[in-house]
Amino acid sequence: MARRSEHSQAEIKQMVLEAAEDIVRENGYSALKVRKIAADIGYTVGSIYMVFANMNDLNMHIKARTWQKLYQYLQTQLTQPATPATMKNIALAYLDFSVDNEGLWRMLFEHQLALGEPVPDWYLQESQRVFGLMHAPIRQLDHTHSDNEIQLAAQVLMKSVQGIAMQLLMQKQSLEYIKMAKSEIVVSTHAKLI
Amino acid sequence: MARRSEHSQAEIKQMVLEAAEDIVRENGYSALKVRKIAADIGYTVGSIYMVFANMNDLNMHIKARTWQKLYQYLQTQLTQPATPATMKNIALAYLDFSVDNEGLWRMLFEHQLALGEPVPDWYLQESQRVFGLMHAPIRQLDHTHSDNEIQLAAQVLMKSVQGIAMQLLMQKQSLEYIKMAKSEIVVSTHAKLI
DNA sequence: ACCTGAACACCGTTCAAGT
DNA sequence: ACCTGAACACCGTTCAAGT
Repeated sequence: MARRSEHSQAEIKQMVLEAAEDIVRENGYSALKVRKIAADIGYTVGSIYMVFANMNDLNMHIKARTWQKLYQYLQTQLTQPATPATMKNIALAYLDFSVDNEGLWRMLFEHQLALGEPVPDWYLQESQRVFGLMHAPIRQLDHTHSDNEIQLAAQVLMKSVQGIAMQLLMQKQSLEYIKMAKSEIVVSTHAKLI
Repeated sequence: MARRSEHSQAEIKQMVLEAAEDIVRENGYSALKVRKIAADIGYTVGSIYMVFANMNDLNMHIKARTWQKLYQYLQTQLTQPATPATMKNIALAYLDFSVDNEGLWRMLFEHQLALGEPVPDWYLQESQRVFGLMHAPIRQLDHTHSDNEIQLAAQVLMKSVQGIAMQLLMQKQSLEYIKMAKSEIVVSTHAKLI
């Protein structure tokens, strides 16, 4: 029954990723199943194990791509030179992304490796890029503190924003709650951290 | 084969909760299975469905209890009167709890209801109590801002702390990284938010 | 070499049948 | 009334067998 190779391995890998992301976008991480992905791309389950080691491997790649998408989206808010508004816009853009990509964003936290299993470095790098994004703007606006202090402030601000987004997305998301979260984010970007 | 009722329904419910929490503590949320719980308490799977509607229901109750435990632990840091150190201690206690109860704390975010499914109110209340904990200390230390502003600052601070803990727990937790997270938390509690 | 699909072990959930 | 445990539908993963 084996079909002829209509797609290269690289193409199949791409198809799997996109089909999987569509499922997560529409129905959330809990709806992501091998058989569903296989059916969506017109292959059988075995084929998915040709391009990914297992579901965990696929999940980690999806999550790495979500961090990339988030990074790219936040980057569009960068200005030259940076102003205080730049920081606020990046922070608010994070919230926008999490609300607009609820399924994929929530999966960053819903899917986790087993307790004690080390997170691969190539994955950590993708997430850390997002948390480093505030460094340059803050550095430009502040000439009195050391690079270490700027680094610390940048990390605190991004993680604060993520914490605010988290608590919003894990509850109900009425317009009223989204507005409150926006206020909270504005507060955190206006805060004098260092 | 039905055994005589050695335990009341209420007792079984308690046994299920404690056995489940032991599993999550030791091996993480991904190791939590009905059959394992049943075996641990000496009953069969069907019995668990006598006291909980399904696994989702059990999971939500475990999470609610974790918020309660967290609340009680943070509460021990409250002082009369509150000082700036009180706020720092509460925030650092949050980090301690998340590191010491990694399995249960991570489950708060790893387990989520399906996309669009409403979170029950009785559960939200338990989590919101934790986020309200900073209100009283900040109110005591600040007499110039309105209650609404204090409320906002309290929420931002707790969510920031949670965001910092989150990013620590989702990566590797070497002593070095824990130290950095502590620094970040101290920064966030020292920040002038409003 | 690529791909299938049956087989396996395991999962949450149900419910007729026992005591 | 309480509890069992077999049965069901579904899941991730493997791999001998096809082309």
